[in-house]
Amino acid sequence: MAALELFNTLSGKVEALQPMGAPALRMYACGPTVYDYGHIGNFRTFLHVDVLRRFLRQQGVAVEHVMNVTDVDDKIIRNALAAGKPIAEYTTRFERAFFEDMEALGIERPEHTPRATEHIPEMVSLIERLAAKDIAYQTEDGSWYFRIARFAGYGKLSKKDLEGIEDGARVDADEYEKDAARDFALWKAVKIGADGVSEPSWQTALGAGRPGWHIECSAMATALLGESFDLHAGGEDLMFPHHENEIAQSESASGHPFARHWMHVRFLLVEGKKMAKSEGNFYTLRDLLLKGHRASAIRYLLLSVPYRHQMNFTFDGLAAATHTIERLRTFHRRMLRGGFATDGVNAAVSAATAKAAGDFTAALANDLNTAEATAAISEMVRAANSAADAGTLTAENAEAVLRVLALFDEIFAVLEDRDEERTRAALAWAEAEGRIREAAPELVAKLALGDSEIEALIAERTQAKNSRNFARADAIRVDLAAKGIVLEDSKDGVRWKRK
RNA sequence: GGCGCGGUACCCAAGUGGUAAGGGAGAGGUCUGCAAAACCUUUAUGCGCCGGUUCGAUCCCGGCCCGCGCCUCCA
Repeated sequence: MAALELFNTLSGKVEALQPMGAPALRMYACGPTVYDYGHIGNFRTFLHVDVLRRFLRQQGVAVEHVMNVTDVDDKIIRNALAAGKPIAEYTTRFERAFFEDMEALGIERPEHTPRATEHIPEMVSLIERLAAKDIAYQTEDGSWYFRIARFAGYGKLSKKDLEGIEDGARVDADEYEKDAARDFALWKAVKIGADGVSEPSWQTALGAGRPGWHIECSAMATALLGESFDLHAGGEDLMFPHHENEIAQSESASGHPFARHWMHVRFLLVEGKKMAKSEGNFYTLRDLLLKGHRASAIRYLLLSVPYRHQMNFTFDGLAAATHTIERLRTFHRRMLRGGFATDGVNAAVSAATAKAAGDFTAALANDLNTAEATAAISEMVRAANSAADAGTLTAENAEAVLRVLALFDEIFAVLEDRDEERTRAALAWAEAEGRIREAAPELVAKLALGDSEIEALIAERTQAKNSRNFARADAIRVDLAAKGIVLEDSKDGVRWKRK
C-alpha cells in the first residue's frame, strides 16, 4: 500500500497515518448538530473525511470510523422550543435529512454514528473520573466545569498559550462562578425557563442537567474506539476550543494520549465571502438541488480544492464541475461501449494509463491532494479519446482505462449518474414541505418529460432526417434542448442525455 | 492584539531551485446535412511588489502591499 502522508495539526507536520494497536484504523470525526438542514460548508468537511476513508480502504487499510450526531445543545433547545416540539422529535427530522443529504452526496456512512443522548452514562462517568481527581468541580448552580489550570498540555493542538487565551477571550456573562474564565462546562445544571418549563435534562449522579458540548465526543470516542486512537478530524473551527477541550478532558481522565493524529478541514468561501445568512450566500444542499444544480457536481466541486486550502465556492465553479463530470461520464460510456480493435495494445495509451494510475494514487497519498488527483485522470482521458478517434485504441487499452476510472471513482464517486433521482427526491421533499415554490420552474418542467416521450420524439426526428426534412428534425432537436435534452447523432444511432 | 493561511492566465487550480500540470471559458480548425460529442491548435517570457542568496527563484531569506480564517457551542 502507498502510505498516506497527512498533515497532523498536533505536530504541525505532514506525517504517515497508519493504524496502531488494532487491525483497523480508528478514526473519529465530529458530526452534525442536527438543528437545521446541512449546508455546503458542513458537507465540504464530511466530503473530505469521506475521501480520506475511501482512500485508506483503497490502499487496503480497514477503517473504523465514528461520527457523532449531536442531538442536544443550545441551538436545538432554542429551535425546538420555537417550533413547539419535543427535542427528540425535532432532532429526528433533521438527523434523517442529514443522512439523506450524505447519501445524495455519495458520502459513505461511517461504521458508527452514535447519538449524544444515548451516551449520557459514559459522559457522567467520565466527569466523575475527573471530579475524583479534582479536575472537575461543581459550581453553586449545580453545573460542572473543567479546571484548565490542571491540564499542562492545554493549548498544544491550537498552539495557544493560556495567557493569550485569557487575555483575548470574551467572558460569557452568564457563566459566573467559575474558578477561571476559560474553564469550560462539562455538565450544565437544569434551568427553569421564565414560563416555568424546564429545559431537557437527565437525572444523574451529577445532578439534573445536560452535557456540555465537548464531553460527548470524548465519551463516545473513548467508548467506541478506546482511550487512544489514530485520527480525529473536523472543521477548522473545532480546533479551538472544542478539540482542545476534548484532549484536556480525555487525557486528564485516562492519563493516555487521546488521538495521535488530527486533521482539520478549512472553511469555504461562497463567491469570495464567508458564507453567512446575513451575506445572502448561505446554501444548504437542498437549496442548490432545487435550483437545478446536480449533487455530483456539488460533490466534485467541494472536493476539487484540497482540504487544507480555503476554497471559494462559486456558481461559475459549479458550472465548470458539471461540465467536467459530463466529460468524464461521456468518456466512461465510450469506453464501456467497446467496439475497439481486439489485437494488441496502443503503447501510448498503455503508458498514459499506467501513469494516470500512479499519479492518481501518489497525489492522494500526498496529503490528499485531490486537485492533482483529478488532473492525473484528465491526462489519460485525452490520450484515450485521441486514440479512439484515430481508431488505434484496442479493447485491452479500454479495459485498462476502465480500471483506472474505477480507481478514480472509488474515491470521487461521480461516474454513476444518480443526479436525476436525487433532484427528484429534493423536489418531492420540497413538495411535502410546501416549499416547491423555491424550486427553479424550468427544473420542474424538465423533469416532467418522460423517457418514452423523449424517445418517441427522437424516432420522429430520425424519420424526418431520413426523408431529408432537416427543418422538422432540427425543430425537434431545438425543442428538446429547451427542455434540457441533448441529442448526439452517431454512427450507431442517436444518443441522448439530460443536461 | 495573539495564532495561522493565501495572492499563479478570463475563472478555478497543481507545482518545482533550472525555466509554468489540469479543468472550465474564449478563439480558430477537423468531423457532421447542421449540430452535439471528441480531437488538434491557441490564450502567463509570466507565478502580488521590492530587495537579497544563487550560475540560475514562481519555488529559499527579508521587507512591504492586498485578501482571508481562527481566537465567539459556525463544518
